[in-house]
Amino acid sequence: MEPKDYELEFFKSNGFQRRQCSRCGRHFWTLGHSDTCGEAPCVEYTFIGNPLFKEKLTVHEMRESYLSFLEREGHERIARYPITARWRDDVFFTQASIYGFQPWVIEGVVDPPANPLGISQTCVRFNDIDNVGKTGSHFTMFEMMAHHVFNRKGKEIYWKDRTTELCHRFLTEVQGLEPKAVNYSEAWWEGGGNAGPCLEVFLAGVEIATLVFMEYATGNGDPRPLEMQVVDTGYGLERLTWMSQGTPSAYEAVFGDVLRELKTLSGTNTDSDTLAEYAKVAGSMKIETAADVRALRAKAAARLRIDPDEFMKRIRPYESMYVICDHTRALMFMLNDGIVPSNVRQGYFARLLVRRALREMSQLEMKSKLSDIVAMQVEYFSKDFPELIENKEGIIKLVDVEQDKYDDTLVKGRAVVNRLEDTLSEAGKAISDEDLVELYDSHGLNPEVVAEFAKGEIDVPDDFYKRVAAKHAKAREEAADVLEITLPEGIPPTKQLFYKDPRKLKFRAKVLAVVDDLVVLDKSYFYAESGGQESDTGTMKDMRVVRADKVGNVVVHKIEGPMQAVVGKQITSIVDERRRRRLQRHHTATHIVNGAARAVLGNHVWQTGAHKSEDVARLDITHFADIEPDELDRIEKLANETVLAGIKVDSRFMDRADAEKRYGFRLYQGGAVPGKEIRVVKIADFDIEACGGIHCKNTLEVGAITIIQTRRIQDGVVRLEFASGMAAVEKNMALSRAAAKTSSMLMTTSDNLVSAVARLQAESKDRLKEIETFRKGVVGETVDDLVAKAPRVNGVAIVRHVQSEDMKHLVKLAKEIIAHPKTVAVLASDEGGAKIVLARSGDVDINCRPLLGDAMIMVGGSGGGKSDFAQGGGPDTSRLEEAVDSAVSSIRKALKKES
RNA sequence: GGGCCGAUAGAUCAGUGGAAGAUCGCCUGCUUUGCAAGCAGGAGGUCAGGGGUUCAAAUCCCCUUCGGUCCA
Repeated sequence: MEPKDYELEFFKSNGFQRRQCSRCGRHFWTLGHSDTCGEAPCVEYTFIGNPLFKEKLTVHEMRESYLSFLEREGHERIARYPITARWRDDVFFTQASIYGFQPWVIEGVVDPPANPLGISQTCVRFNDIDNVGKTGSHFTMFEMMAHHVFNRKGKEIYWKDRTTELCHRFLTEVQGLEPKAVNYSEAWWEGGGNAGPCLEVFLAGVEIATLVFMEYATGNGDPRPLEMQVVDTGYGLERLTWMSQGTPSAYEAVFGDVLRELKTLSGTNTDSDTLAEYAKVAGSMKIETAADVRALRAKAAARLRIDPDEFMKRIRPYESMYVICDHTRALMFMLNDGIVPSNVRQGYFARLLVRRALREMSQLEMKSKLSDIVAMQVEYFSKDFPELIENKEGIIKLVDVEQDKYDDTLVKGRAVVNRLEDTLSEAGKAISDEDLVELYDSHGLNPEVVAEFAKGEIDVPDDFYKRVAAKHAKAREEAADVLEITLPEGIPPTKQLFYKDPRKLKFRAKVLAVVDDLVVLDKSYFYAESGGQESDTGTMKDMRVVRADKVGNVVVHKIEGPMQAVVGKQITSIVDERRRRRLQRHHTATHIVNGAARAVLGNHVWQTGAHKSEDVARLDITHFADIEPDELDRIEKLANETVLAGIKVDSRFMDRADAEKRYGFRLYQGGAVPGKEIRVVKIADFDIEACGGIHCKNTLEVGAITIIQTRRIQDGVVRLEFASGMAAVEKNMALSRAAAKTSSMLMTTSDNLVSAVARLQAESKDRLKEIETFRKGVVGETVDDLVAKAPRVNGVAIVRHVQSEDMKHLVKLAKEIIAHPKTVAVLASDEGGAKIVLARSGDVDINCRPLLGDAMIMVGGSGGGKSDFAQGGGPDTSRLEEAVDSAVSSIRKALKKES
């Protein structure tokens, strides 16, 4: 971070001065005379009740004002990227406008969709979720407006000066801000392996924008200059809107209409003074723990000279409503963009939002359903995001399903808390801090809910969530299983010709490089594994090509056997046709099944994963429940009808913006594909996806689609396994042969197979029952005999019986015997080792356990049990009789002693 | 991706190595004009699956599958 990084021509020629903040010591550039940097806590908010812009704008107007300004200044406006970052495996969500261009555009692998460009990107961040509603300015979901420039060497567009100028002119010329009011603070930005100087733009206590100049790579060692210099700006739409309106909190400015309805629903009136003070104090404090929040509230109460409890009473309903507004908006976008609530990954965050929002609703004692509020948000935001209306039904369904799930959790939770309390109170204990953590961690019951369910008092420790976090702090390993290939420098991208001519399989190409068992050609018809489609195989001269992979834009062919390729020479290759055809059918079939599933199940269905091999394909889709048998039937039928309709499969490269405008985000089923040009695979209006795979030309070529099975692979995700073409025929052949064979074994026909098996099952169950009853009958008959014939000592019958039986039946027999008064049973068996059961009826006073012990030693084992029923065994069956005799004589002795 | 909790009758769950249970529901009978209730009797179990320890496993250990939940 060097001072010269910030000495812009723009600042100099416009009379900006470099000053230092008297409180935090940071340097900043300004036209004004302020001696503080302009960020809270160095200054307090000054715009509340006193807007600094010339007009009060809604979020819709502010966004339009910004983007149209950029358009006038030569930027192309592009559509937002989805909120779930499907194209990246390092993050779940789009957290900044630049995310849509990482990593490929920044790495120079693909061209940006426009350059320079303007965007308003929907983002979510969960790190500050606890502050939402409390600080007046935190959101889980927000829009980051931005202008981005990607400067390649020799093709520079603009850099620091024009960037800063645009920012300044937007604030002053467009929004009518007094030029002296804004400060540009010097700072350093680092993230995602990149770094560079940045200017933080402060206004009346708030950071409203950051202008980042990415020019270094920071991975291992000293920063190195980047190939491409990137202007990465970020303007907070919500904050700018708030500034323009000067409302007590940002939520009041952003959620205008929705908030008004909520106030009506919950019967709350606006108390501007209290809110304004609260917001001002909140802006000047760092809020990290529950204790910080308490301090914040105490400070605000003190400034208003009212009792903290009274202050809480006034403020609490607002906090709840703000949370509800924020969470429902975030939820709406997440569900719209293809997230289904779940217990893992992205879906978990949607669940979190639902549960937190519901909790706040119960705070307010609101009776409406959560989906009612989400529906209001859809109406309010659909002006700018028409897709919300299109998906409204699906979004509401998902929210309702999720609310039902939480209701279930609560019903179960209440039972868990009651049982726990009962068990604890027997031991004279109450619910402890550890119990609270456990209830939350394992049963999803936060302390407030537990307190509501519990009969006793619940004290929540201040560091509750810290304790929960501590339980999860243990080592976290991540298995990186990446194929590391280092190619020689300067290898040009492989020309991938299969798009041009998917029929061509035999070709000659020049060998550019040979690395170990890998060959790089100047052009190739081999499809490298991607988009879940396995790679082609084939031959190269006499060598076997076992797979092809893409490293950047270069296709590497993996060879088995001795290397015959010579760098610089031409070589002939042939792609395995049978495999190619099967993979291609499975890929087109996957699109058809995806379209069919969406048509049958609803618009919330998105692909979350797919794999196509020679014999089988699988498709994972988002769905909130198991697929019902009749739904499966409809999907399979619709898929095959689509195949038979003989629809042209239209695969072509299109301008990205054009494609998005025409087909929307639905395109990005397999993940967003950045770049100016994208390849669109279109099956009429049935299914349209951005996809790089090899496809059939017509759905008829798919032949047939057989769905083999479906199963829920996690909450919110269902996997469909299917086969198409010959693979489907083979699957069906195998199935019908198996059915035929089974039928003939059961001497029935395939049609009656199911009922025949059902009957067989019922019969075998009946047989088992019969055997049980029969055995019982035999025992019943003999027991009377056995007791009657048994020798008596002091009037107690000693029944001695040795037979080959398993332990279970020995025990049953003993039970029958000792049901008679004045009996002792000594039963033994040699099945699977020596076993002895020694039992007495309730009216005989001997202790069976020690009596059995001696006998057990003889058979080399041990035993135990209760005083009236002991059992044991040992490996040595040869001494079983002897052991039984010994037990009987011990019993005799014991009985005699008793008298 | 990781941690924790869990899987026993149709449902909800007890069951701490030695005899598989409770409550509700279901069936039959009695009672009742009928219903609800009551009384009496009955059916219903691969203790998720697989391995191991043990004389003995629903119970202890390991693996697998599935569910719940929290965290990233």
